Amino acid sequence: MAEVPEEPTGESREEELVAARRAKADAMRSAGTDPFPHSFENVEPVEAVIAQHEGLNDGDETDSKHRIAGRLAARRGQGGAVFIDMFDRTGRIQLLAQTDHVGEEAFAAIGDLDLGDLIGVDGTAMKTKRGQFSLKVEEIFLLAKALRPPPDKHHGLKDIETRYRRRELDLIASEESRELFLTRAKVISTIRAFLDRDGFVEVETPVLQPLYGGAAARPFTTHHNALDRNFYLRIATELYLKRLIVGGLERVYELGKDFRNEGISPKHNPEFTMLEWYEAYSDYMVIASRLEDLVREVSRAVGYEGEIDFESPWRRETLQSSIHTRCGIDILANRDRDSLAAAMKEKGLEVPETDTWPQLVDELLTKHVEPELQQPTILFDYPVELSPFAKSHRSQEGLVERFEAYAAGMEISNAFSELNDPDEQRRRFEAQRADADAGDDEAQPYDEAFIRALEQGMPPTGGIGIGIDRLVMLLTGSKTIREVVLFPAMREEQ
RNA sequence: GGGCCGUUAGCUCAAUUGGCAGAGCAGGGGACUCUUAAUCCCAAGGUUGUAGGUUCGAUUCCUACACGGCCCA
Repeated sequence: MAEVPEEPTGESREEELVAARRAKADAMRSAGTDPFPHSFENVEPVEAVIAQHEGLNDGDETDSKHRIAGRLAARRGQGGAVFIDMFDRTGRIQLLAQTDHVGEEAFAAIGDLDLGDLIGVDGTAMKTKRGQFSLKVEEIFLLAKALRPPPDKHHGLKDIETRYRRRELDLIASEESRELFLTRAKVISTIRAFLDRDGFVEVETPVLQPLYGGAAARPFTTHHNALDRNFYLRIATELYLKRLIVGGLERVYELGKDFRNEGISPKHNPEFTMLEWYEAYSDYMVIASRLEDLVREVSRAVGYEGEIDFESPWRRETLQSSIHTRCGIDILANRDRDSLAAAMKEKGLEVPETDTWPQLVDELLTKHVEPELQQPTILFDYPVELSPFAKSHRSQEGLVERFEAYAAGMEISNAFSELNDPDEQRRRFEAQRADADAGDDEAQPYDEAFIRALEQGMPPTGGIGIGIDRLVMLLTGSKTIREVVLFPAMREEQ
């Protein structure tokens, strides 16, 4: 081959755009201006500036000076004038720069700004003849050069994959996305305020645990070099929090990440945010009403106006009746595997051959009940086989005092009267060990440290876990958890 | 894990019974002092996800793979 091929130009177009922007930054440096200055003090939120001038009439100009900062979103040149749209976290505002007012040199510099640049502005409040509130520019400062172009100014960023992988672009392009994550933050701060007000203590327990437990899930495993031992990333905070109840903290909560090494779906991210709280001298009924109060308060705080009714008392059913109503099958009258399987077949339902009795109950619940629970519903009283940490029911043999709360066809919460009898807890662990030996890889490992803590004496206690990502999904009408997690787990980008 | 759908310019999208891949926005040059998806003129921008196959010719048809989405397990 005589010809030497040109250099590959795979990203040439984008690199050209970057080069043009970098050249502008370099030109500024040559002229003695830093395209990445250190600070810009005394900035007002755009929302506040707009709010101060609601009474202006079309064409009014004022002497009211304001300093704002944000990202340059759009520009409309008009000869000796230019209109610029910029936005900060609180809102979007139009700037009007006129060559007569700022001078030719500054006007030319404004012309060199690119969409996406971070700018600071000093200007005066005005309303255009067409009635658009604006800031009349005195001076514009480049606060940071954007070397890469932003997403389309009108269509935004539509590609779902890019929105998740490069969330910063999504946040730049989409006010809805920014609002969603501000709502998420509001949910979390409201929860903290609610629990703090009711005398709960926020605590932090280990994320790296010698033994995992508190939920039916497979863990992530990691290794500590100095100790030369393996740790698990927690799948729940439950067992440590109950040890704090033993210790006398009486009301504790933890809000943080749990990790479950399982499939990814619209309802599952491998790391997710969980709230757990435990309160001494109470039981699952007390917990249920506090859950209703909390969710109602949170929905009000974020201004929820969707289809789900968080104001009324939640529907309450037993697990048994919820299945009986929808499938015509009484799980407690069919207390063994073969009997329940026969009842399901009689109703024409599919029966997975290898499923155990608890798995069949879970199948009925997941497939036939859960999707029906659109309005907030609490299902009470679960079979003991499904609930190794819940206290036996005070009046019903074979059941435990446990409830799960559902809304929009999704489990959002799981709560118990906590099992505090150490000998009973030991028997439950032994049953789990038998399940594990039989091949159940979600069975609870035997936790001697937890048993020993219970032997110290734990007061009667109610406790709960709430999936915060799912709660945010409900409150924002999001169909997938990836919409409410800033950086959802993805396969490696190729 | 299985099925279906998608992947084209920086962004948003077209197009082809298999025959030189097109727009808008953004970017470059120019005009314009009340625009707001501003407008107008000029020029430029592509390994059509990756690797193979069929074909005179593949972005289009076939196979595998990658990533994503939806549904099922």
